[in-house]
Amino acid sequence: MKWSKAFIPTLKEDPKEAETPSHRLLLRAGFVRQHQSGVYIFLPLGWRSMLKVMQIIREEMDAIGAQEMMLPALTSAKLWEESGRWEAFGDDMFRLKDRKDHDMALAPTHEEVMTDLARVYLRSYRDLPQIWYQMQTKFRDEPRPRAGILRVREFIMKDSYSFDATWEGLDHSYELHRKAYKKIFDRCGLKYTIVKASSGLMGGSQSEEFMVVAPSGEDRLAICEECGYSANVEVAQAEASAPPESPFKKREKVYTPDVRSVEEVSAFLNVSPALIVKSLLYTDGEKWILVMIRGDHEVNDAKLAKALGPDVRMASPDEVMDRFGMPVGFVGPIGIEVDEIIADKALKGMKGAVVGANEEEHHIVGVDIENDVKIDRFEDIRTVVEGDRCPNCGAPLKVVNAIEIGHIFKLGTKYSESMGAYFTDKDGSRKPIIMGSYGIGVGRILAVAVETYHDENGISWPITIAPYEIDIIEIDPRKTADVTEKLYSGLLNAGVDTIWDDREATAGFKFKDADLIGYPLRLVVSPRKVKEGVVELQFRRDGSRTDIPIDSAVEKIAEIVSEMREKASR
RNA sequence: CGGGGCGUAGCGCAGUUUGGUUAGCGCGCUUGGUUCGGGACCAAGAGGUCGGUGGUUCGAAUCCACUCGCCCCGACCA
Repeated sequence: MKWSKAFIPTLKEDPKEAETPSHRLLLRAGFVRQHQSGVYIFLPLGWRSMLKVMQIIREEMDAIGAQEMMLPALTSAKLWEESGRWEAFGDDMFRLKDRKDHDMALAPTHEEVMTDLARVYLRSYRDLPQIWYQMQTKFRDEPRPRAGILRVREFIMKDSYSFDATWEGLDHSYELHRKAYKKIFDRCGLKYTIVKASSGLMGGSQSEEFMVVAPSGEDRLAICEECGYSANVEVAQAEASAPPESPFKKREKVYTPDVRSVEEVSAFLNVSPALIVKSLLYTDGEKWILVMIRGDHEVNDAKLAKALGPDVRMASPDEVMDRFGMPVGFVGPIGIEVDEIIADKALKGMKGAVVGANEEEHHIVGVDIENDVKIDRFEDIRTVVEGDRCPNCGAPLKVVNAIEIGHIFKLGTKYSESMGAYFTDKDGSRKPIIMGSYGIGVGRILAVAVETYHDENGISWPITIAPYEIDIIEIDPRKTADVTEKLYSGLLNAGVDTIWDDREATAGFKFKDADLIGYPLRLVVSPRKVKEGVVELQFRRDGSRTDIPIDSAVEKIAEIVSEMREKASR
């Protein structure tokens, strides 16, 4: 491509709406443009990179025997009603009606459509296993789109679905995906972590996420630098670090006027939040449950739901006032009348704790949790925090932000049973198809690559997903056109993805654009060096440069490019 | 949904507090000339429903009401 003919609208100044590096740089470098909140246009450069990512995905999916197809984005409400997700998705689903007033949805994912296809055609164990996939636009009306293409309402996803006759078969399909995903992300040059995850709305028994650590990430990971353990904090389990020695040796009620929150109590009594116990009231509408957790910890809703059942919710301050006659800030476990008291495991054996006194303006200090409180059971109901002990090796855990780029699920029979996808097994019995589902956010790969590989001058793409592999920068197009033309066509013929900056602009201008866009290689053609019979090859990643003779330049560069492609693949 | 911020030329911004004649600046764009290894210089130009609607006023970018859109934080989320 000749740059003078290309549509590459780079911006000299930072767009004001962009704060996250990937957002700012993808806009500035002319990869994407915003159409509306959470909806983006992919410009030529951005789309080239997307296509490269998609081609890598396609090759690796095909390599495990997966078959690509294309499903509709416009789907009928009927299917979603069968699985129960017409309700479950709530406002996150884009809904519309057709002219006959039928309910439709723009699909946020495709388990239902795939299962609908499977139940018609996969009738015998002989038809199994199958892996089907597509790369297609998904629609999710996110409550808060953010950070450019990181969280959007319309995005391209590679989603695949496995259909097996046995649980061992599912394990195998899952493992195939796990390996393919590693190859895909390796080839994209990304550094990622695989973590245990929550399956959330998808359902199913087991899931893992592929995460890239980045400050702008919305997910939080507990990681152990000693043994490599890592898990999403949603599901991570770890032993809490011990609280400090309590100054309160004796149990007594103290006057704590206007002091309610953990921070206030901590400041007022001059005691660590780890020695304060929060008492939270939950209810399912009939039963009342007191949940106890350390002041420096947070309740993990997913874990709590597992312990208490899905219908239990936190009571509102008004409800607590109605039922117990006191503000939530002073609720405590001693003497309160509830149906059950459940405490987080971290409270086991705790002495000298501070709890609410069940009386306005008072707290009780010096509480021996196990002896002074009638706790019905201890459960792990908190979210892991930095400093907790690694469940594998006991080292202190770190908590870091990360971006999810892939997620693999063992769905089991959730959809096959609810939607009636059964096959006839060898012995003639009728069984539900055992399913898995596997997703990759294609645009997010671009975003995390930029998050990982950028500096103050711009992006520095892994060569495998760069919009072009090399940028020929002509210092003075009038004097070197013939040499450059030969290099350009030579590189194209050698299979090197090349753009030629033939614009009438100063050298500095071209260098700045090249830095910003982040082509991994630059070939500088200057009148001075051409006279010496050489051209200069520059590397974006480390800034190094080397002169090579014009005669062997094409051959040499093709060699370097192919090495770099290999290296990105590891 | 709660909190905060923003909307003026293609982009980035000033002007709004305290209403006043022709709405400015930088970049970009057009034409001509000079330059040519890190976002060149000179000259001449073009480009605006001041997000929208309604109101107050002799007069509104500026004041008032309503409204639309965008960003950030939180809640939420696969």
